[in-house]
Amino acid sequence: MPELPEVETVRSQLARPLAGRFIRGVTVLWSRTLGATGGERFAEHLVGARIGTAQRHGKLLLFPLQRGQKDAGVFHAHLRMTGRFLVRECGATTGLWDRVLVHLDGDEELVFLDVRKFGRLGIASSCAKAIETLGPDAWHAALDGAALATLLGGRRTALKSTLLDQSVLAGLGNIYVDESLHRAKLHPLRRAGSLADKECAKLAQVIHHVLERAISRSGSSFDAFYRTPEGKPGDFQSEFRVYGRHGKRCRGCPDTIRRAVLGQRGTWWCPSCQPSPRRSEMASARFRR
DNA sequence: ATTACGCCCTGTACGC
DNA sequence: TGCGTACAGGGCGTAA
Repeated sequence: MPELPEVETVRSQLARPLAGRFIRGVTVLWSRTLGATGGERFAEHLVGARIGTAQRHGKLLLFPLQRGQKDAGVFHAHLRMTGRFLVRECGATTGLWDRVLVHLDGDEELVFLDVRKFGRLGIASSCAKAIETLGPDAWHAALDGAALATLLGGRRTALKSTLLDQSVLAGLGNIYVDESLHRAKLHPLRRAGSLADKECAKLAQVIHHVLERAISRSGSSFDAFYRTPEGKPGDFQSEFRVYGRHGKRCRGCPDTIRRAVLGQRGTWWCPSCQPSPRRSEMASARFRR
């Protein structure tokens, strides 16, 4: 599912084709994609504006707008499970899953398509406003061991659940959390606040490495849903060590990858590489099934 | 404060 | 073949 590496891939592929383009109109094909904003306000905010350089914070895409020389807010997009963007010529046949069309100058349109309709587009007065409820970006260079220790310090929730909490740290989803925890040799049920400085340093380094690596391979595709704006699948799934590998052999030892449910999420780990925490370092949350 | 659960959705995988 | 059902999951609202 689109997490930070997939969203970063989308951002980098959209930035160039969109920068400097004027918005001529908006067509809403599924109104709930606009959520509380509503199609009318969304169109009002966009039409006549010029798009700046696409930004990203966590899993949120940000498209700054300008009118004349003045900043005119942003529109933002969250892909959730199956949201996608592509740019195509105007007048092309509307796809079954097209939800919102943003008509650009030069006879092209930015298409937001989304099979499961969970994705959301919206507007905000500024990038800062749009991301105010989010924690720091997980790929930001400033996320070192000390910064991570500050974010996790004192928290009694399970490490995995804490890393999935976008208000703590923005960008990681189910895949990259499980992949990072395996590489850092940390059990998902560790109490977040129980990590030693050394463990935080390792985890921060691993998160950066995994994200960097996944971005370099355009993210992960393991079903028909995630495709880049250029229409290609990502490649990082071939480097998965735990995600979806239930019953298969660990890539780091002879043990077998396990699966359980933690906080309503499928969770994969290696019981040898990621040993169960001592009672004093265990969160109160439990695996299910 | 923390955790659970339902909701939003639809394609896919499975059982019979 | 073809139907019915469970399941996947990010974020949010609400309940316990």
